[in-house]
Order: sequence, then C-alpha cells, then structure tokens
Amino acid sequence: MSLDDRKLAVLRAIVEDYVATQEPVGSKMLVERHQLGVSPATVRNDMAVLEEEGYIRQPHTSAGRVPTDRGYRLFVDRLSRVKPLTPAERRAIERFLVGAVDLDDVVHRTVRLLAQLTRQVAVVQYPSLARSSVRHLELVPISTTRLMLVMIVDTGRVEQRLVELPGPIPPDDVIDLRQLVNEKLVGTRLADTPPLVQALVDEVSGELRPAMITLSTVLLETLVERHEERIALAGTANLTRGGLLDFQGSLRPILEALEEEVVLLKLIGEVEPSAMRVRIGDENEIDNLRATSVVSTGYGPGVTILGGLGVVGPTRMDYPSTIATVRAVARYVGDLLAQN
Amino acid sequence: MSLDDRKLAVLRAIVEDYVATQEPVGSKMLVERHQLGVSPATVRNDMAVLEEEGYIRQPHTSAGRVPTDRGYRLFVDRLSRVKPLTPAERRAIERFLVGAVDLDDVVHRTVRLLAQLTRQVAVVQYPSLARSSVRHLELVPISTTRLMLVMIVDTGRVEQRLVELPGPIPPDDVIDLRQLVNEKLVGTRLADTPPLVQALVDEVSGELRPAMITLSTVLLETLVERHEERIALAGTANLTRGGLLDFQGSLRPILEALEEEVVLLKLIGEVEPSAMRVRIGDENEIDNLRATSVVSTGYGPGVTILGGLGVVGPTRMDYPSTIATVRAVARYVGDLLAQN
DNA sequence: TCCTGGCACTCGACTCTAGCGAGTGCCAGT
DNA sequence: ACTGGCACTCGCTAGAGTCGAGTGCCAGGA
Repeated sequence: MSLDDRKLAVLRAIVEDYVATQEPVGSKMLVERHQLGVSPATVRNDMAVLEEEGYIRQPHTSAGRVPTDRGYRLFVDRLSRVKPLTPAERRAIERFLVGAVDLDDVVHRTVRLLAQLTRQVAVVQYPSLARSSVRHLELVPISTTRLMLVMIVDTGRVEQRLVELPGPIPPDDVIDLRQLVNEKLVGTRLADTPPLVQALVDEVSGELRPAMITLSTVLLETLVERHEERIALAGTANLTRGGLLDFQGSLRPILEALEEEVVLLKLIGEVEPSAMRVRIGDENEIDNLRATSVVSTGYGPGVTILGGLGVVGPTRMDYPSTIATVRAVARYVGDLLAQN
Repeated sequence: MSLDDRKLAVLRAIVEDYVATQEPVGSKMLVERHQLGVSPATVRNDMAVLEEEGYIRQPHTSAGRVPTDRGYRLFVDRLSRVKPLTPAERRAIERFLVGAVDLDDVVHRTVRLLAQLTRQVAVVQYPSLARSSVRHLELVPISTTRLMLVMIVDTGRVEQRLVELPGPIPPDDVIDLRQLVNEKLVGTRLADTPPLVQALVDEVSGELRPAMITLSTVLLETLVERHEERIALAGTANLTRGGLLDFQGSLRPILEALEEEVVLLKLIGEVEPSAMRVRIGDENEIDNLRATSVVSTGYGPGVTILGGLGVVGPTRMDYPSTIATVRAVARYVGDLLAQN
C-alpha cells in the first residue's frame, strides 16, 4: 500500500515538529501548526496508517507519535529538500578556514568548524595516504645503523618512520639511497608504489643491497600495511545537548565508539565520490552507534577523493541543514587543498 | 586546633569508604568496617569536629558524611601512601608500550594505556618542541616560489611548514640554503635557536638573502611563536562511569574543557621536574573543571622534562592508585624515549 | 467514499501523604 | 574521655488520587 500525498505531508510535519520540539507530537498540535486543511481526526487516521507501515510509533499509549528510523529515512529520501546555507554560515566557513598554515591546521579548523555549525560531533579524516602521491623522500642518519625515513606527500602530509639497518652504512651511501628512492618513487601515487619498490630492490646490487632491502620493507609497511590513516574529532560536548533525552541516558557506548579510530574510519572512510551518505539509527553497522545518525561524504579537489568527513548526532537531527553544511564544508575543504 | 590521630584515622576511613562505595558514609558503617576501637558515638563526635574544620560535609541533615575538597587534600598530603603497582599492571605497561614504531605510536599507546589503567580520562602531551633539539632540517621545493620546511627533532617529532618565497629560487640555491641552516642549527635546543637564526640572516648576503629572510621568519614562527604543542586524549567514555553521580549530571563543561588544547596544556604542561601534581576540585584554575581532580606529572629521560601527562577524573577518585599509575607510566615513557 | 465531530478510554506525569530507616546531636552515666 | 540511649531529622519509597494530552472508534454528513 502506497501512501498518498497527505499522509506524506503528515509524516513530514511529524518529523519537523519532533526535531524542533523533541517531544512526541499529537494530532491536535499538528493541525494547529501546519496548514493541513483537515481535522485532527483525519490526521489521526493517517497516523494510524503510518504507524502500521512502521514510519512512526507511540512511545506509550496515549502519547503523541515519534518518527522511527524508517520514518526518518523516508523523510530524508523523499520529503526534504536540502536547505541552502545562510550567508552567515557561508561567511563563517570562509573566515574559519582562511589562514590555515599547514595541513594539520586545515584539518583542525575544519573539524571544529563542522562541529560548531552543525552543533554535533564532527569527524574529519586526513587526506588518505593511498590516494596521495609521493613528493619527496628524505633519509636522515640518526646513527650509523639507524635512519629516519621522512615521506612528504602532495597533500602536505608528512610521515616518518625509524629504519633499523642490518649494519653500519657510510654517509655517502645514504645519499645514494636517497637519490635512488626519490628518482623512482617521486610523483607516483602511493597505491601504485609497491611494485616499484620491489623493482628498486632488484635493481640494486653490491653493498647497498642489504640496506635497500630493509628500507623497502619499512617503505612498504608505511605505504600499505599499516594504513596510516589519521582522524580528527571535535564537538563531543554536543552529545550532551538535549539533556539525556537522546541516547536514552547513556553516552557511554557512543563515546567509546568515537575513541576507536578504526570505527571512525569505517564511518566516514568508504565514501563514493561526492555522494552524501546518511545512515540513520539501525542502519549503522556499528552497534554502539545504533542510536545515532551519521552524515558523511568524501572531499577532495574536483572528483578526486582525498578523504572523508562527516558528523555524528542523534537520529533526531535536522537532516536538511546538516546535510547542507557537511556538503558545503566538504566542497570548501576540497578546493582549499587543491590550491596546495 | 589540630586534629589528633584518631580523627585523622576517621577521615582516612571516610575517604576510603566513600571512594569505594560512592555513598555518604555514616558512623555505624565506619566502625563496622574499620577497626577503630571506639563506638559510633565517639566517631560521631570526631566527625562533628572534622565537619567544623571543613574536611567533610553532610549532603543533607541525617545522611552520612562526604569528604570535601579540603578533606581529599589532607588525605592526599598526609594520610595516604602511594599504592605500589600490582605486577599485572607493571606487565601491562611493558606489554602495551613495547613495539611502538614511532613517536605518534608511543604517544597514542601511552594515552590509551593510562586511560585503561586508571579508568579515567588520560592526557599526554607530545614532547615539547622548546625542550628538544634540532636533528635535521629539510627544504623540499614545491614550486619555484614555494618550499616545504621539514624539521626533525631528537624526540622524533617532525614539523612541517610551507614557505612562500618572495621570488623564484633556483634549485642550487635551495641546496645552499639547506646546508646553511643545517650547519648552524642542528644540535641546538629549540629554545636557544632564535638568536642563531638571526645571526644566520646577518651572515647571508647576495641573492640568497631575501629567501633566507623569509625562511627565518617561518623558522622563528615554527620554533617559538606558534608554540606547536600537541596533545593526545583518551578515555572520555570513563567520565560516564558512576552514572550521573559524579559531576552532578552534566558532563558538558568537562567535555568542553577537554576539547580545548590550550586548557589541556595548562593542565599538564607546567610541571616541575619529576614532581607529581594533584589538583583537587576547586584548586583547579579552569572553571569547567572545578568538579574534577587532575593528577599530572612531567616525563622525560632522567631529570630532563620533555612534556607532561596526567589524568582527569572525579574528585572522588582513588588517589593512591592513580598517583602510582601516573608516575609509573611517566617513568616508563621517559625511559622509552631516552632509548631513541 | 472520504472526512468530521463527538465521546469514552488509556495511561504517563505530577502531587500528596504516610511510613520507614539511616544517620545525627545531645546528654547523662561510667 | 568514651559510651549507650534517645529523640529528632529528613530523604527515599510506595501507594492513591487527579489531570490531561492523546488516542481509537463510530455515526453522521459532504
């Protein structure tokens, strides 16, 4: 059975009112606040149908209705238009991000901005290494048997790792090594480097070889195995808004989930290019976040995706605004990084 | 009026019981659980005195007593011995920190370890730049007018900044610049570099000079002005332990405070070498943390201090254990970094 | 066929009262 | 100086009563 237009309008009204007031909404209130053109009794009948279909539910008999996850889903998919940002918000984004001096700074400012604008928990992934390319590799001798490998990628990220060599190595050899790896690897995307690193080892012979083998191991580790994804988080204090009404009293599982980088990456990491992803309540794979909704997207210059960002909040959130804000911030950050 | 031994014993018992049970403790319970050798009535008299002196208070007439901040202070200063760690804890520390591959890894593991052992919010400052010394400076050309400055310090931290040159610069000049700054600055403590940087500028003449001036500005900024302190945080979920009893229901101000790096630095930054600092409730300078206690200390190899670390929890915390754990972790991390 | 006004009913939220009991302060006695 | 006894306080809990928002259903009307 499909829902007619009025029923959809009723659902929309319920979602909007509930998001605004945070209280179950009844038929009378509804006709008062929205011009539905029908009587409360009619609305009640519609509500009964909506409830049967699983879009809304009653917290207890004889209280108003509350949207279910399914109701929010329908609302997001078919009943809402993305709200355009206010000029003030637009200005806030620019003001906040102008003047960032390095990548760390950009990411930190972004995550705080997002938390502030949406009044929710914001998550921003650093540009993913796998999708970046090598700009420069530096080898700094620490002692005769130890090097520090510093890798600079085109998004501005810098990774370092200690290399324990199998034996002492003269300074000149370090210079040779540096030149070799730079020649072969600079400019390539990190996802494409593993075979090149292998080729590099095969090419080298003589006394440099053992050092190169060790170095290549560390390189591969840095590039691929330990996927060095980094994440910034802000706005956890926003979880306490609305008292204990959201999240039925226990912030615990949510805070726990937000501390796991792996979990966060899962939340905002697997993004289809430039698409918004909205996960409502039970749709989340992570059990601890079944009481929340996650709005996320990828960012990057043009169609390239460097990383993900998004917000986590109560299922009872203002989806149109949140989606608009997340999208706008993602676009802005993407462009900003493109200027690099 | 000074307190006799029994009154102190009573205070100690009250603190211990309250920390354990989280409930106001009455005279009867007290004599049952601790061998005080006197009757409840006597204890009541002692309690009356302790209350008059401001060490304990009654939540309401005819409930048990609860320690005040002042009571905890006396307890920490004079009534408790630092509890030695259990072998299990000691093992946990080693197991957790062995196998850290780089500085980031060390800090992350440390902060999680600390949060887990104390079951509170843990804060760890990255080794302070000011107290480290330069190991290597690298200049990577990004374009003809842009360089990336990468500074590696002896604690393993790596900082990068973009340098916008006043005009194009040939590759050879970059090499000269690199050599110059490395010659002069490698090995010096960052706190001592500003005059050296100045001297460097004065020494250079010719076409290199404008580039060197810009570079020196960025260097000084990185070294001093933007004090690039970094902080890691973990265990915020522990704030929700004990339901809403601690922090009288509102985590908000605490979460807000913990999101401010400046605030965190103030908390654990200004440490006297190897001394433990305990701030109880109202003793905290930060208003949002007046309901919490902070246990912190510095860490570093030997007597050198590289940074601070500590935990934030309810005033009602197990001070002896917490202090022991914080101290042990600080020592261990200090030694670990010394091996670098 | 669809909508509406009316009506009886449900049930959570709030208020009020009474009783319980842990805990206290005080006092007289040892 | 300590103790046992006693009257008192007051938060907590349980139960009863009331209120009212909101519902489902039904009969009548467009």
